[in-house]
Amino acid sequence: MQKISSFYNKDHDHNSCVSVALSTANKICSEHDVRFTPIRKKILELIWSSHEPVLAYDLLKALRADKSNAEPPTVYRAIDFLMQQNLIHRIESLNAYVGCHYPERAHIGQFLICSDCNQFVELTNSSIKQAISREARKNGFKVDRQTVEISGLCPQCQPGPG
Amino acid sequence: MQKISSFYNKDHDHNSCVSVALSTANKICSEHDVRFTPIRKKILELIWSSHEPVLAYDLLKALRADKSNAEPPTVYRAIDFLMQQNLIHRIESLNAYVGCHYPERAHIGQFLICSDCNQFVELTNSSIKQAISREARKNGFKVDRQTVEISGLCPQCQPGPG
DNA sequence: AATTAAACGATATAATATAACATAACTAAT
DNA sequence: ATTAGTTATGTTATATTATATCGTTTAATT
Repeated sequence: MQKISSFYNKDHDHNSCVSVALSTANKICSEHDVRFTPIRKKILELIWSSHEPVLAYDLLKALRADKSNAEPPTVYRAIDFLMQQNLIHRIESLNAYVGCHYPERAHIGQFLICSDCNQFVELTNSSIKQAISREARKNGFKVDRQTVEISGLCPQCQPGPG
Repeated sequence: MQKISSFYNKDHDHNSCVSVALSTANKICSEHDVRFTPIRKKILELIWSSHEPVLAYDLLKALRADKSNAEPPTVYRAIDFLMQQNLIHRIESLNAYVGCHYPERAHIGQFLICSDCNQFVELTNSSIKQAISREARKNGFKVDRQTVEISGLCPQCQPGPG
């Protein structure tokens, strides 16, 4: 799985990125002994093909190009499946979905999301994670899920120095 | 403003907590030269009166005890206002709202939220904030808003040692 | 082929949120 | 006090996001 590590090289080789994601997904589903059906594959492909977090109903519209009779539950079922397999993340602050860049390790998704162009970066920063864990422990709290979504401006969308 | 600092003492003196929040809000609105109208006050009071994050439509139901003709925009307008004044936070992962414990300082809301009883704690931990800021800087990202929502089990809801 | 479980189709509806425009209440200046 | 301007609220309609339910199809297992 290719890492998309910054806002600068995001367009680089995106097609190959998608196909790598799909074959990784295929492998993971085999290992987990779950079915990577055409619908699930199509939804994952649509999500990975976007540079921005994708809304469920936009997935539905796109899916209807193939399956004109598709309805919301079809999309939400695929989303639920892909989240269970750690193949996508939900961005809570946008009600939108993104491909997971590290599906093979269980992890927290941490996101930088540009409020101007909507492009995003997924992080897996251990000092953020540890700071959160430490604070939770201090409160006697047993962590299950961490939502870390940082909204702001990516380098390209910040006002220039002129 | 009273700090609710852990899951253990939450029920302690809750009524006074609400009234302190309301008078603080009153003061802040005066300072900001904005109107703390009866509807806004009522919505803030309803939010503070709950030990759990409150849904907009639950606020609507409650508001209708007073104003039987209230409609969704009334609630959402009050919510928007209260968020602008830093008097409440939105919990993105629940589509719900909580009173802000530190309305007088601009800050990030960081939340521990129990998935069993829904009770929550607001944190303002600087090492979490700094870890996030550092990582953002590394990516050339200008942070505007941080959403940090930690879901799990509070001390009371964890399985006991017996 | 028959059985079972999982996935999908299809319809309906719930839950969350906003657009648009009319009216009312408040504010400031005359 | 009156007027004009602004802010807040009332009201209706509708957009957006998500799920419940039940029937049918598909795939895997026997």
